Amino acid sequence: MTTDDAVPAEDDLPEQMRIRREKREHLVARGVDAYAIGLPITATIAEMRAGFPDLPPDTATGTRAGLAGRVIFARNTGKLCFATLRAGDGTEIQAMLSLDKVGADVLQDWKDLVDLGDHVFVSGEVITSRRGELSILADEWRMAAKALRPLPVAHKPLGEETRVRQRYVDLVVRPEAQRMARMRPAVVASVRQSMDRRGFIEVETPMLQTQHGGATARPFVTRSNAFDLDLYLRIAPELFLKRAVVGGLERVFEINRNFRNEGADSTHSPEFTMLEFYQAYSDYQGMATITREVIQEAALAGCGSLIVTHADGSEHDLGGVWPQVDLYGSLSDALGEQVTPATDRARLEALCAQAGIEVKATDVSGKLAEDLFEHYVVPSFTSPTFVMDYPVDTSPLVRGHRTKPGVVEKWDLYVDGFESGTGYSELVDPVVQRDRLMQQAALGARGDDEAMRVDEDFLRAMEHGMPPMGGVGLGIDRLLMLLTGQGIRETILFPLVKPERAQ
RNA sequence: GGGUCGCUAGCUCAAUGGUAGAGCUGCGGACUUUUAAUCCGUAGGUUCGGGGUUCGAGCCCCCGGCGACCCA
Repeated sequence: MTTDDAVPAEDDLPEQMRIRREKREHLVARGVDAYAIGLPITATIAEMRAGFPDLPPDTATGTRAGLAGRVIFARNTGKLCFATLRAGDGTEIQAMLSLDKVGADVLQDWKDLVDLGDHVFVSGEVITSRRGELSILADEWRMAAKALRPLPVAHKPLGEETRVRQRYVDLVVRPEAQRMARMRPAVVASVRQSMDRRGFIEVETPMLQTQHGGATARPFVTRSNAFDLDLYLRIAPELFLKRAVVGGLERVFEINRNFRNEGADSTHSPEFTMLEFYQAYSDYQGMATITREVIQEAALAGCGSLIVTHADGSEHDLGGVWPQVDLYGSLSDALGEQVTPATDRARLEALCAQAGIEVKATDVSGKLAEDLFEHYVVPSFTSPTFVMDYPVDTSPLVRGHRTKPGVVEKWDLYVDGFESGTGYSELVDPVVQRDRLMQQAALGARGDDEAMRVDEDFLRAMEHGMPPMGGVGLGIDRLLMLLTGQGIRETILFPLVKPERAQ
């Protein structure tokens, strides 16, 4: 894959690029703008198609129209030229240029100057061709934007790398890319409506933070010159949203970017979009219900059905009420031996060794139980599943379970084998919270660089009285993944791609 | 972090260690109803980068880059 960042010397250009540049020069030399502005467009292609839905073949409507689109196919015959123009939304219309209508010079210009990928403007009568194709029979055409690089071949799949590196090209040639790009805002809009209907208000909290918190993850660090201060790109908005609840914004949500200084794979991106919402006086069961409803409403908005079809053709039913399984209970069943939060670490390590799970010195016991659960139980899930009641030592911001010792009121939602969201009965006792954060600080001192820090201002806010509440974090990228079956990088319009050349 | 696969013409891909090819695109020509148009002709290469083995490397070996997939 050689994409030339800097365009090489003119005579080194590949033939196709050189010729396109010459065509642009030709237009400029004639005093014609190769990137014309103010074109007298009377309708979008979609509006045209809607306005003339069912014309029989070989119809002349007598109606004139002017419209623009990107040339994606061209069929030039001697005295009659056809081109398919496509708009960004995927709608297409045919342009026809005949010798009769435009004359020899204009027709020749069209053949000489228009390439696949160019944006062109045509105006003329709305007709259908003898084959019934809705068309503009042009009596005028203008270059709207000369493309200097050739489009990839339309009917072959674009290479995977070009797809993410040059999404603008991907969007032009691959309808699925357009579909994803448009489904995402539809889903986000649906989520906003879902929250709004339930009385949640949207707030914006800092992305640049002097103290990171709300998740266990390594942050990106940046620097404020004016304040002479190191700042963190947030790993989660949680601690600020909870501050908002303390202040009386009792149902809040935020949809925004989080940044985690970690590697990327098919389910992880270093920057990703998260919905978080908090509701005073609710708990993790109430949050589970809302979460399911939000996702189901998003499926209807984005896919038109609760049964979503993935890229591989498989169908996944998101309907109904989703099962809840107990983490330690289901793990015990799978192992055939009782595992509880009280199970000693040596036994957990032995079980991990059996399963081939690597154990780091900084891993707490609860982490081992979660890893075992991921290994033994998660693959058995056949529908969206809430996993209930996590170990306390991996969940420093969650309230202890009201009846079960050693676990907290937390669920993770698994769909298609990956975690797409988490919900808590939030820890609101400032004394317990301080203890938990001190334990995290101790882990950090032992070398766990994902451990949380003690955030004194957050604790101060809690000390002013934080109402009991439920909270949820739901990955928007992952929501798109479970609706489409695509990898996370396909759900993100412009995912992070490493530079093509070595540094 | 580990493993596997891939990287060759504008695009998608071929090529036992022995002259780097095809289709589409492009360019020239023919064609007034095509729609992945068709027909004739033709051009197009730093084989991801660096090093090594060899009489000879796209292919084998080493180092590096980028991507995809799988595993922990």
